Amino acid sequence: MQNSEAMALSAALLAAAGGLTQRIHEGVVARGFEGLRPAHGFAFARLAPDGATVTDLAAHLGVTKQAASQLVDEMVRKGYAERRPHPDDARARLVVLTVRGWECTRAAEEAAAEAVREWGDTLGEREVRALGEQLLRIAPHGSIRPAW
Amino acid sequence: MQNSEAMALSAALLAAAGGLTQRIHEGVVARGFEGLRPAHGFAFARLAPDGATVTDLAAHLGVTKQAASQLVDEMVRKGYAERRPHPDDARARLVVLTVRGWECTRAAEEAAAEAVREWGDTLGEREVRALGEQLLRIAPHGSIRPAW
DNA sequence: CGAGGTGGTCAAGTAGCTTGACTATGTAGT
DNA sequence: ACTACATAGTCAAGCTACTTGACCACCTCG
Repeated sequence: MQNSEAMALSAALLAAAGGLTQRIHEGVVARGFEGLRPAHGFAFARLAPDGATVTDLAAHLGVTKQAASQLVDEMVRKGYAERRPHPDDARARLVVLTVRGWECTRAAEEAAAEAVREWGDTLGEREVRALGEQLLRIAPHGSIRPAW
Repeated sequence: MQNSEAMALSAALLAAAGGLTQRIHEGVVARGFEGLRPAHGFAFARLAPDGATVTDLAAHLGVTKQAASQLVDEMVRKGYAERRPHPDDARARLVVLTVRGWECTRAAEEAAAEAVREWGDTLGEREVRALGEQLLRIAPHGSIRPAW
């Protein structure tokens, strides 16, 4: 495979990722959740299961804890998350999603599903599944956010 | 397909795109081209064929022309591009890559090819080709940079 | 040739990060 | 049990890559 082909493949991957991100963002806005940027999505993903500390969130987002704290401030101010005392550590605070935060998470999932469904119309559902598996195998482990 | 699966697929796509971007960036740095951020790559891609005006570049990057001009300033200062008078329009200036700019473009291609070759080791070259075609079909047309 | 559109720059402001310094709390060593 | 160090979080200040607004030079079309 030639270098130019690799570049074309790379461009396609980045364009697909960018397009998907935009689709999800638009879908979230359309469902009434405003004041959020795509970057918040990665925070939601980390907070969704059981909450997380600011430091933990910072590590998974690849930013300083000050930046993560600022992001949490914003999410709290807009009603998507809240800070609760940490059960096991008096220094730490557990950041958890509010009801509205969970609703927003579902909205993002719906928007993603909508985009993926359209891919199914184009490629066929079988191919989309295969695509997902292949992407999983080439994606680096542990990285949450794209960071460019 | 359930919403949670769509979300997993989305995460895989974004992770793959982020990983690739980082790989290319590291490869470019390793080949001796410093002071560049991934965002510059999209500018290189637009300038490579025949050069472009600042306004044109801005449109394709999805930023204001002031921001694009600033990006060009930086590339000029670091020796990757230069502004030449536009042959057909005395208002405009044609931004073209320097020799070093072309070398850097080749370095990025090599780095991308290296990453794609590893995908070939994992998935098989046939699958990688199919992946590229599928991504092309689901990627929105005309968008250059991810913009999140 | 005059009116409006377009290419580019200068200037000022903003958002989202950074580094640095600090307090409070947890943890390990002797 | 006390000391020493590590860790969670915040406050403050600074930086950088953008933005909006204003402006000039030059095209284009009536």
